[in-house]
Amino acid sequence: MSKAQTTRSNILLQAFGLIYRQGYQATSIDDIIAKTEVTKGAFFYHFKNKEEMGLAIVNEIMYTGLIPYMKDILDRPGNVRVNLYQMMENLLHSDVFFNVEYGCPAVNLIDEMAPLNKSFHQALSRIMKQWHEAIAAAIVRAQRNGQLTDAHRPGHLATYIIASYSGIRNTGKIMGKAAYAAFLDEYEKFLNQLT
Amino acid sequence: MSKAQTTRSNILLQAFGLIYRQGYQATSIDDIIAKTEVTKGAFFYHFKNKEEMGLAIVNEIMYTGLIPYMKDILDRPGNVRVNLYQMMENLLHSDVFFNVEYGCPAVNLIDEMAPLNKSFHQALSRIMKQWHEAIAAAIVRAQRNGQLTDAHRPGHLATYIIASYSGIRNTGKIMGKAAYAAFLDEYEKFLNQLT
DNA sequence: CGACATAAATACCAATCAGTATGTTTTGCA
DNA sequence: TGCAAAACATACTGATTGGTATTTATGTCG
Repeated sequence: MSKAQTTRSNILLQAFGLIYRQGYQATSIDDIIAKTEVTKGAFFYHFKNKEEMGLAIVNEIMYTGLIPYMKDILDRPGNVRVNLYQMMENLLHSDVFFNVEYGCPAVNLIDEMAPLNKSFHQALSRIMKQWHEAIAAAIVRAQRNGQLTDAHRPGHLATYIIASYSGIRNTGKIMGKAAYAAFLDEYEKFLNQLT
Repeated sequence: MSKAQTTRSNILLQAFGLIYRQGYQATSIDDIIAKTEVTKGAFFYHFKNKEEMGLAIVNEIMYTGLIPYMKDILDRPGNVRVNLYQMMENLLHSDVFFNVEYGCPAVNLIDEMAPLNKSFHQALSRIMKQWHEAIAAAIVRAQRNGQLTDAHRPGHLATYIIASYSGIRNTGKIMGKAAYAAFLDEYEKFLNQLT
């Protein structure tokens, strides 16, 4: 990686961390260049404006960072229920990107920016769509091989599971880590009694 | 209500609307006084600072406004499943406070402010705690009168339901109203197969 | 009326914001 | 080695931020 590329990805990574903790709008460019120890000239050389940097974070860090947690686990052979549970547990316990009190970076950004900014909406929508499709596809496969009946519409079930994930990340900000345990307990029961 | 009280509650109501749509930090005091057509002097006569106003919104508008959607429905006699479903449907379809693209005011504020500000955390925690207790109590009653077995821990189930609500409000910002329908479909099935 | 608190209006402030203008250094390559 | 372009640095700008100081109006009670 060239020096310029290093600078760019360093900015993105540090900005990602700050935005994760403070929110997008509450994180100033001055915050970012202070943390990165890069000057404003360098920042605006690499990004046209703050929004372009924000979108780069979504597309280059969040999108690529989340794929392993989404698709990869679901593509494993074996029981869907096990895979769907593993997916959830990995997401909740990954301590690279995730922290109970600060929630999920992607969910946070949806909450803050989706209603305000069309470009953010679109970029975040792409992530959610990928995830939704991956879950629905796994359910369809399970229905085909007899692990599940067709009592549930795959798309609906996928929406329900995604919603429950987004929600526990939010609830966790208030109730702390105990909420994760309670949630996983019920989520497991939910999966097991799926017909 | 005296004239001064009218001014105060007018500020709170308009500020609530702006914060709902733009977020707390993104809503400036100048925004609020412009919308309210009240001067800065009046604003700072009624509130020590922006935070005090924000907390007043949580305690006086959100808290009191949400109670009917939480406790009242759950206290109705009859089937818990029906009550839990009604509670959710009412919350999702109330168009006084709620809008698909802007989510839930309380959930939004948790997402934005709970990690940043202890006072907000505390005030919002109070709302969630009340709700959690009301759901758990309804489940305990249902277990006592035989509508439910004790296969589920009431507190865990309450957490799970709250999380799913918070989540669908977030997911709805991206996927739109169709997500609500898909969610309610699955939520109903979830309630019906609870033992 | 007169006195005094309540309520609200006006003008201002230092700090911070995203972004720019203009310069200097570093790098790749002929 | 020379030199253009890429990469970065510095200093600044106008707008906006939350908040204050000071002044003015309004209501109320003796």
